[in-house]
Amino acid sequence: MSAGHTAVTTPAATDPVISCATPQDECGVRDVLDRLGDKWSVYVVVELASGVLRFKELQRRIPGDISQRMLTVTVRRLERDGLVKRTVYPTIPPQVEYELTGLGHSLTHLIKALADWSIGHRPAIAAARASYDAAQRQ
Amino acid sequence: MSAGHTAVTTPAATDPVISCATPQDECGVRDVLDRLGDKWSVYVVVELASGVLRFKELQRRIPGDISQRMLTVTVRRLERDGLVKRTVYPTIPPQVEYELTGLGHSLTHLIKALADWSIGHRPAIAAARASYDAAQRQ
DNA sequence: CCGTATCCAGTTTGATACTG
DNA sequence: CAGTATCAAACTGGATACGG
Repeated sequence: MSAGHTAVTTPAATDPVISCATPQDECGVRDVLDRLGDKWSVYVVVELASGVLRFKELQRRIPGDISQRMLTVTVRRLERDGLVKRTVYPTIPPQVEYELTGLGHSLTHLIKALADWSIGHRPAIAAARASYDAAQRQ
Repeated sequence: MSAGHTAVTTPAATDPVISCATPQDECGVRDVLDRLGDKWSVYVVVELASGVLRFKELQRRIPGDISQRMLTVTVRRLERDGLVKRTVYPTIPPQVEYELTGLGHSLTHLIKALADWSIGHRPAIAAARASYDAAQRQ
């Protein structure tokens, strides 16, 4: 790419990126983005990518002190979307295990790609912000 | 991949997905996710992926009736992050063009991957939700 | 241990009106 | 045309307390 976007008003065609039946359709992209965009889901998926974890252990591993409530809410949403499997052992005290489903595992590749991009371009983004903020102040 | 995640209790090691210097560090992943997680940014990037667009035209193309205010806010954030370039022509009436920067273009690959995953697994997610919701009601 | 219920604070988004 | 300003509504996340 980086080829010809010299044209100005032409909608031309570099690549469609997302092509839906109807342009007004969201193609369900929002469904995924919602789960990627909330504060904790990505971390839960990341931690579960390496294996099965119990609630408390999951909570301990997630960076940034997730509250009990938010961990519950987050894993429930992921479970509802079929990304996480929740297994309850009716013991005393109760024991609940969380693991990624096949669907969940297939998402880890994308998250890794996102993380790589993010880490790789972090300096560029930081520089852009600094420059933008500096320009705003004068 | 899709190889062995048959092990159950072992935190073992499938793959680290995101490995930072310190586990408490976010590695800047949130920086990207913030831009991917808000309601409109992805659509702006998607529309700009195919070429340069003026404000009004961008607004028309984005699905879901984005308000003038939200388009301004979104596009400004993307500009600040160095993903979008904004060019003002001091004409009357004013004319402002938006286009992706190189950084912005490099993100479209990831967004495309996300969109593909999303579209491909939409039925699975819908099924999981239906099943989860049904189970909740009884 | 693994939650749920309540309530509150902060952020994000949207409606509307106005301007160079 | 391309914004800005203002205000209200909605949503999200967090603190706390309690329960099986």
